[in-house]
Amino acid sequence: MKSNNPTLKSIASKLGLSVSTVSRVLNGKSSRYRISKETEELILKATKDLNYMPNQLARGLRLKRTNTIGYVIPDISNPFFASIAKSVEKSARKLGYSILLCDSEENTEIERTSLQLMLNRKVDGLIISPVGLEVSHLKTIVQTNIPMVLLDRYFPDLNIPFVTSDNYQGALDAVNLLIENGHTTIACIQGLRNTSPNNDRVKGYRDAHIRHELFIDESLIVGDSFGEENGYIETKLLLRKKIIPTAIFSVSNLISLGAIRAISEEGLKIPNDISMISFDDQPYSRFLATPMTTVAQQNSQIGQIATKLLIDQIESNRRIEPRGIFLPTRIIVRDSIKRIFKLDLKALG
Amino acid sequence: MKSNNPTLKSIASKLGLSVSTVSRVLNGKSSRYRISKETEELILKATKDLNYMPNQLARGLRLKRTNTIGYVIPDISNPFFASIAKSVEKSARKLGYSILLCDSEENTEIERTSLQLMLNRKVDGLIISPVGLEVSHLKTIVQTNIPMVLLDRYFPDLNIPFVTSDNYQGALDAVNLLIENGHTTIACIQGLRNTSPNNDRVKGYRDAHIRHELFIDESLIVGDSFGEENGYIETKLLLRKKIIPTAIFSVSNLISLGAIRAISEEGLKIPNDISMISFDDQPYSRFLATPMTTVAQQNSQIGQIATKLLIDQIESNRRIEPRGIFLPTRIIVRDSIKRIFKLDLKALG
DNA sequence: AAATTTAGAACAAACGTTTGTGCAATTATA
DNA sequence: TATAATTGCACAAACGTTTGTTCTAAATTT
Repeated sequence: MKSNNPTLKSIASKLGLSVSTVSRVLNGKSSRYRISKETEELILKATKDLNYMPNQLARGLRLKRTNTIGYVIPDISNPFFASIAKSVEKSARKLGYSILLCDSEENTEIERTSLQLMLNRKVDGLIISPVGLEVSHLKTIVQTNIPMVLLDRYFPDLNIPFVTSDNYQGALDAVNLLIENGHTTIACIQGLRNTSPNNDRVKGYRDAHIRHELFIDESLIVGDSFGEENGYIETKLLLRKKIIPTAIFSVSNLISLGAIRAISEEGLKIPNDISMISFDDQPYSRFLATPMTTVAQQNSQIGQIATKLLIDQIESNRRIEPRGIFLPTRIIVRDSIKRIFKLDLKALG
Repeated sequence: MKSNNPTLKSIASKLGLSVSTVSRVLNGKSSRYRISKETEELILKATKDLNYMPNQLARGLRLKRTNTIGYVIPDISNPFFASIAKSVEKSARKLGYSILLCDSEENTEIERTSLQLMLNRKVDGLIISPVGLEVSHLKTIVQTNIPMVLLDRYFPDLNIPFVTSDNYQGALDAVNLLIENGHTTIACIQGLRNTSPNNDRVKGYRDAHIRHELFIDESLIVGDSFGEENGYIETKLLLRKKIIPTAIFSVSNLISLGAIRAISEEGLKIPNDISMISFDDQPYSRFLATPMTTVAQQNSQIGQIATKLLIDQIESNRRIEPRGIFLPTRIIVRDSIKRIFKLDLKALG
């Protein structure tokens, strides 16, 4: 099955030289080891002719360096992660690294085994967008001293560098916008609980209320996943409540899609019947039935920074100080928020 | 930097045994090589305690098998490819393989070097969604005898198994639907020319016309990329023509997004002013300003079948007959096609 | 002419596995 | 009791690199 590629040995014997000489020439160490110009050219020509390509397995084994980085992601089909994956792969490639990819399916157990797999394959470093609920397996990996950076989701009490959006500020801005447009009973559909993006966004939601001295109705903070189904179900329930919220703050793009589905099923219109603002801008956001006001993240930048941070760590061979990097978000105003008058609690009371 | 993991050697010397014995026990060959129950248990316990994990680099070097498959994709941020990537990764993982991912950015040169990289890393097989314009580098890879399968895009004259949608039939159905609704001047916005999905779809477009004895206006077949920008530009131009088409057949989801952008910029409405049908169904398709009628592909199945085909090839160690697999598409009717009366050529003539 | 330096390359170990074969001690067979 | 078979494991090569060290012959110096 396998073709027998040329190896250093085969080339060396063909030329009547030793393996080490060939290796040295190919690694540009001819002068340092006093290989004559003639043999150098001989070797260069032969390797070119035979199209020699070094076996990276053997190389990695010897060098303890594979030029490969492991990337664990909770859902590659989520366009948010897909676009980040794109920039991670691209920056890594530019710097001479390949990507070993695993999709953890938002499942800590898969994440754990995937990471183990990657360590066995001797990746030089890890970029992880962790599921974010469990941290013990990450702690043991930290102890191996392998360079790593967390992406999107982080653990405040864990000494690992991370890069993520300023989710707190983004959520604060979003909910402020809602409030400034007169909304006071605002639902928040959460993603996976106890993950950092979710926590930070919900905290932003709460603090926006506090700043405006608005009552926080805990029953309006619902949901437990970043997926579409969660958005659908929770919206269905929200629309059945005695007091229907006038606006929804949706914590992810997929949640929003589910919410839109529920809203249109109930025969309601955005923003006339209910307003909405959603985390994650997407190419299609502006073309939705009612163009969605969103809080956009800098997806490509997140991926690039994380990758460069990691590779810097790998190549400098030093542990960088494990600070987090928060990238600002940006609100893109479209048509999904209705300006309403304040005839709410006070007016009704 | 690196922690010194336990190796077969370190374990063997700790136990006063030889490396080979430890290796055989761990590979379940104790009985075959007459290792006593006691030493077996001794070794098993030690490896458990030390959390021994075999170095896959060394293993791969020795075994000439890495349990890794290379996956080259033109654009991981395109949701079509992202969803396929998800299913490829998942099926591969289930069968014990990891994915080495490269994004070729629709660039043959990057594709070429990425493939070379993967060969050097000794992947066991390749799944390629080729850019599709150049084939020479693929031919040389075929000669190495490494198992491979093409995905989405294929080369009719190349002896490589592939799996793709029945793009011809899908396009035929799509354009037929347009024609049945009374449209006779239908534009086709193409993707990357001379790639198989594009060719097959355009051929479907043509044949639908031929079957209905409709004139094919070559000036209505425009475009040259699967991206959003192409959709935007070509639609802008189409809407400036003397005779504006009554419908657009868009060959990809991104093209459609661009087309929608242009149409709305011109102040036109779908489907009242212009009808549309688009290849690729997306979660958001139903929520667009006017829910889009699409031809859906079986993304997940495409990925699964390709992966299983490849791994079967790898593990059976035989070349499978290089047949192509075409998966049927399905039209999802929504609201983007207007039924119009036949007051076209004949009526005007 | 003898001793020393230098040029040019080979040798060999190591990275961590897997696996064919060899070898001593024990047990079974004749 | 001598021989044969079996048990239980060790030895060593191989996979394809990289790299510290050594070796030989020629050139230079004394």
